[in-house]
Amino acid sequence: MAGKRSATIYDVAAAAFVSIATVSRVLNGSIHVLPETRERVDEAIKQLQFVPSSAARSLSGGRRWSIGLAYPLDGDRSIESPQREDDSSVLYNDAIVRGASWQAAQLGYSLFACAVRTGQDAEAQVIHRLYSAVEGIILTDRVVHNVGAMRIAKRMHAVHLSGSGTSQFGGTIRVDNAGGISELVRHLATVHQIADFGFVGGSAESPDATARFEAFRDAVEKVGGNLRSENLLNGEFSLAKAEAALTARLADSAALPQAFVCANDQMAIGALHVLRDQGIDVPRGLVVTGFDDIALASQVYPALTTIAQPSFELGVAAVTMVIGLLDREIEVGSVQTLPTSLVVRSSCGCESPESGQAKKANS
Amino acid sequence: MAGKRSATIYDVAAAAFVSIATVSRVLNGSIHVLPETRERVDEAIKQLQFVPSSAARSLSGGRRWSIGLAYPLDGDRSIESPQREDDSSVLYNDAIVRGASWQAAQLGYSLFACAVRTGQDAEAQVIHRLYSAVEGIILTDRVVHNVGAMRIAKRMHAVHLSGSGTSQFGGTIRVDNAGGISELVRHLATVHQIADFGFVGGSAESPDATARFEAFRDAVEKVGGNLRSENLLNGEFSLAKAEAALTARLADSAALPQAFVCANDQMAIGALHVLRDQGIDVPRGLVVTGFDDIALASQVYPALTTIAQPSFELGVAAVTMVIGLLDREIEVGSVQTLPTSLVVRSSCGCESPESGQAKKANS
DNA sequence: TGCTTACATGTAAGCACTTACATTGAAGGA
DNA sequence: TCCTTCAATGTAAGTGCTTACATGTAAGCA
Repeated sequence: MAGKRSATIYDVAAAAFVSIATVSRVLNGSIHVLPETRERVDEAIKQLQFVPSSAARSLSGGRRWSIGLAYPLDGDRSIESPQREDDSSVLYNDAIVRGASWQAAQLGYSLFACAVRTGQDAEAQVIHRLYSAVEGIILTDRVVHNVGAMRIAKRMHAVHLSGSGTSQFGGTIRVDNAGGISELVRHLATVHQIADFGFVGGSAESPDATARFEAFRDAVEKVGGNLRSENLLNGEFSLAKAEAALTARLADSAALPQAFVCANDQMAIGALHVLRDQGIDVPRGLVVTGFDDIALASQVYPALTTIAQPSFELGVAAVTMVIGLLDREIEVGSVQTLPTSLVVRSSCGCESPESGQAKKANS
Repeated sequence: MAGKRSATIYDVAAAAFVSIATVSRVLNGSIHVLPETRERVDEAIKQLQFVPSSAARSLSGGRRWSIGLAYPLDGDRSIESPQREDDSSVLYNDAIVRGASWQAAQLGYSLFACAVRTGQDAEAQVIHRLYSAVEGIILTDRVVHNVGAMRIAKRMHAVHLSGSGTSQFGGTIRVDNAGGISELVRHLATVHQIADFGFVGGSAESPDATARFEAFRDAVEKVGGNLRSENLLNGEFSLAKAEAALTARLADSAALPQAFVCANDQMAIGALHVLRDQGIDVPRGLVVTGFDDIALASQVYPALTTIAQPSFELGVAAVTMVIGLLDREIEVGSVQTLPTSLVVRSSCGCESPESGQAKKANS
């Protein structure tokens, strides 16, 4: 029962009339234990409800068979109002965590996910605690930019997820922002004869936002498209901000582009709202596309053409890499880039908009 | 650097010409250290890039300041195809995890979330690993129904989340299924003059499904409503299954009810799809309601009237309870029930359907 | 039968900390 | 001046495990 000092390996040893070494062997599945002895030990373990201390285990060099994943917890939210985080971040992280958990289970590990409040004093402390419980650690982009995290990474197998830059201490896994964008632009140009482009970008500080914009600019140039500065909007990755930016743009009399490529799905959805309110038909009057392929993307009307990030696979790859690092099968400093893929739905004009809402059939 | 043996407290002590005890004192901010000495130690720490081993720390010190949360990982999915879990479970768990993480951080703890594959052999092992890393543990409904988990719960501070039944070993936190349903039914009866009800229920094995159906039946009776057996559908909590069930029902010539109350949002959304395909207007031709208030609920068209579960608060409450148990401020066996709340949107006929899509403005 | 060998188990030395207790030395009071 | 007191620091005993090495025992073989 909760509260009583829990049994140690010594208690078990005493109860089973063996030495602690034998108990340890049973615990770790050593072959050199008589079936009869093993049974006695197992019985004692059950009787005493013994659970080995991971702290002691890891101290003495034993494996913990678990890996950690640190991701940011509503960094922008005030401490006073613990509201729902905005959905993008939720869904994005969630898929990664699921992929990581899944792969960890496949490989016989457990995955501990830990939300850390970036920027708080406690941040390093939280990572320390997670660190002490695991053998390897996966750090999400925002979490990486922290001195404490870097220090951790230096002394433990770590992989940085979707970070820009290369980790010198472990591995790095990235997503091919540019590839997705250029595929999208090519699709718009060739299939839909779009030549006049607009862009709704994300916050300037985000490496992803920058990467996406630059990729977009290059891609438009490559297809010989047109990009006027008045059609370069900033929605700061937020639905509301994108709505505001587009509303302001529509108030202007300058000619609209044929398509607005948005740097994430939230902003594209915001654009959809505004355009519907203004009576502009998507995709006939104007094409809108997103990025990320969040769950909502297939549910909005018209269903959003977007670029899917392989979030689940990101998690899978990260776990595979940490464990590879652990087993010294992957060398420190390696980088892996996962492909993005164009998801064609209705908002670019490809499918009948009607099919959008009914498309997704989840169990 | 991963691989190189990192500095220990001994190295620091040697470099600073003090004993390890003094280093420990500096590390833990003891007052009994000469400023000059402290400085020397700090310098050595910086020089050696020393990071204390928290494994050793917790072994000797005791407290780990972290609590665990175990939730099910796609139990239904085949191992071969690691697809996206269906959204209900995702969003639901995610909000709980976020609430728990947030509250844990507030109270100076860390929260390790661990997805466990229910029903697998490894399940108990995973829970053990989590257990040994934390001081208290939160077990989600499906995870609880496991012998290993029960064993854990017996010897550690545990709280069962949204479980039915009472934990005798820790605490239990539940959600007021019945209250929400009866509020909803009352609303439909009094505001929308609905007397003829239909129900789309969940899997028979789920305690929540049972609780919701029974609450529904009682509530209908209380308002003097009508519930014909042919309008009792089973959608097994799944969008696709609900679509199939409703499609089959529509093929039948029997009169439809005025409203279909669904036991979760996924099924309600499925119903929406089918009804739109069949040209039946919601809410004018038929009212549809959901349960859970997942993110999608406010985004579908028409926006779904549903019953919100305080998922975030569930997480907060769970953490508060575990820590209360830990600090012996809450007694073993206590139960807490969180209220649900009716969220009125368009699908019951209250708001103009047009406003549905634009309602949600997230950052 | 005596010796090798392999297996089952025990002994004890870490692992990297925290902390109770011991020691030292200087200040302060008689 | 001697004794007390207390701050600064050191010493060493855990903390619960893993594992190299030691020991004992029975089987295999000449």
